[in-house]
Amino acid sequence: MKANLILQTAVSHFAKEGYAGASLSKIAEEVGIKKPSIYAHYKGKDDLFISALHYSLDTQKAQIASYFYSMKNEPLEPLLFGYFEWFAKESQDNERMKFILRAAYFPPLKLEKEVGNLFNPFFDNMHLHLTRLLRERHRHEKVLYSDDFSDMALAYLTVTEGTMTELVYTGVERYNKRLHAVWPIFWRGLTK
Amino acid sequence: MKANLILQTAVSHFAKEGYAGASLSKIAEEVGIKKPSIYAHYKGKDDLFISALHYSLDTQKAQIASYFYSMKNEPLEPLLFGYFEWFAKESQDNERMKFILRAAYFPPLKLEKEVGNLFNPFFDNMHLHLTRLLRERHRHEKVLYSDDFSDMALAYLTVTEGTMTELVYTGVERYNKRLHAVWPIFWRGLTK
DNA sequence: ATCTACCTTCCTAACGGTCGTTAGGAAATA
DNA sequence: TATTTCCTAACGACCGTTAGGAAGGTAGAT
Repeated sequence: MKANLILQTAVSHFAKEGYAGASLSKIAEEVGIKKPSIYAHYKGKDDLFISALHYSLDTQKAQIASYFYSMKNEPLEPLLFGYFEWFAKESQDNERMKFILRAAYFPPLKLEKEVGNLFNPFFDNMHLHLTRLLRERHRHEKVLYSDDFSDMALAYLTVTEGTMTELVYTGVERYNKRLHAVWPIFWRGLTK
Repeated sequence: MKANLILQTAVSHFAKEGYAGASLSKIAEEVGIKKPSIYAHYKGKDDLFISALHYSLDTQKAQIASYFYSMKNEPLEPLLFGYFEWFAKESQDNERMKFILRAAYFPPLKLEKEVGNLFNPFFDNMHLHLTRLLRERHRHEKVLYSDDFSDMALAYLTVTEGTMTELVYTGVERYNKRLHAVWPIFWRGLTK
C-alpha cells in the first residue's frame, strides 16, 4: 500500500524537520513518486500530518498496552521501572516517538486544536489506566505509601516525560544516567 | 536599540513558529521595518537564530542565579520547591522559555551543532551548581537520604523538565497539578 | 468474451505565493 | 567624510496546490 508508505515517510520527515520544515517534494522523492501523487492519497499537507499523528498515536498506544500486558504478573517495581528500559529499546531509531513529542509540544499553530483533540484522550487514557493499575496492585502488594493513586500516576508520568525528553534530545546514554539517578529516589518516595 | 528589538521579536516568533516556520518578513513587520533592514543588524536568519538563543540563555541563566541567590538563607525544601513556583510565575507569557525548550529539543538540523555548543555548557553548569548546593546544604541541614549529590541534582533536573514541558504545552493549571502530585513523592524520596 | 464506464493512481506542467538573500542607493548619524 | 541604518526592487529557489491527462484495474452490461 503506497498510502501507508507515504504515511511512514511523513512521520520520519515531520519528526526531523517539523511541520513547516518538512517538504512534500522530499517525502515524495523518498517514497519514489512525484509530489502531486501524494494528493491521490491525502487531501494535502494538513491531512497528511493529522493522519500521521493519528497513526502514530494508535501504534504507540497498542505497543504500550502490550508491554503492560506482558508484565502483568510481575511485581510493581520491575513493572514500572521496566517500562523505562522497554521504552528506550523501542525508541531507538524510532522516529515515531520523536514525531509524537514534537507534535505534542510544538504543534503547527493552525492545527493546534485538532492536535489537542488527538492528544488529550491519549494522555487521559494513560493516566486512567495507570491509576487503576496502582490501585489494583496496592490491594495485593500494599507497598505504596500514599493512597492517592491518581497523584502517584501523574507523578510517574511526569518522571517518564522528564526522562523521555532527554532520550529524544541527547540519546540513550544520558537517558540511562538520568533514569538511574531519578528512579531510586522516586521509588523510595512512592513506597513505604 | 533596534537590533535588540529585532532580537526579542525573533525570540517570540521562533518560539511560536519554530525556525522553519518563522518568517523574516513578519518579524520585520512587527518591529516596524522592512525585511532587508534586518540584514543591517544580522548576517541572516541563522545568525539571528543563534543570537536569539545566546541572548535567551544568558538572560535565563542570570534569572535563575538571582532566584537561588535571593533564597540562599531559606531551608532546602522551600528553596527547591519554590523554584517551581517562581518558574511558573516567570514563565507566564514568557516566550523566551518556550523558545529555549524548542531550540533544545528540536533545533534546526543545520544548526544542530552550534545549538548544542550553547546548550551543553548551560545544562552542565546548572547540574554543577545544583550538586554543589546540595552538598553545601547537607553539611548543615543533614536532611538528605543519599550522599550522591550529583545523582540527586540530576534527578531534580529531570523533575523540573518533566513539569516544565507540561507548563509550556498545556499551561499553568496542569503544571500545578503535576507539581503538587510529584513534589511530595520526590521530596520524600530525597530525604531521611 | 467483449465492450463500456468508472475509479484509482500516477504523471507533467504550471499556478500564485512566500521564502531568504543581495544590489544599490537614500537618509541619517558621527 | 565615513559609517550605519533603512529603503525599493528584484533575484532564484522552493513551497503547497491544481489542472488535465495517461495508464491500469475493476465492475456491470451487453
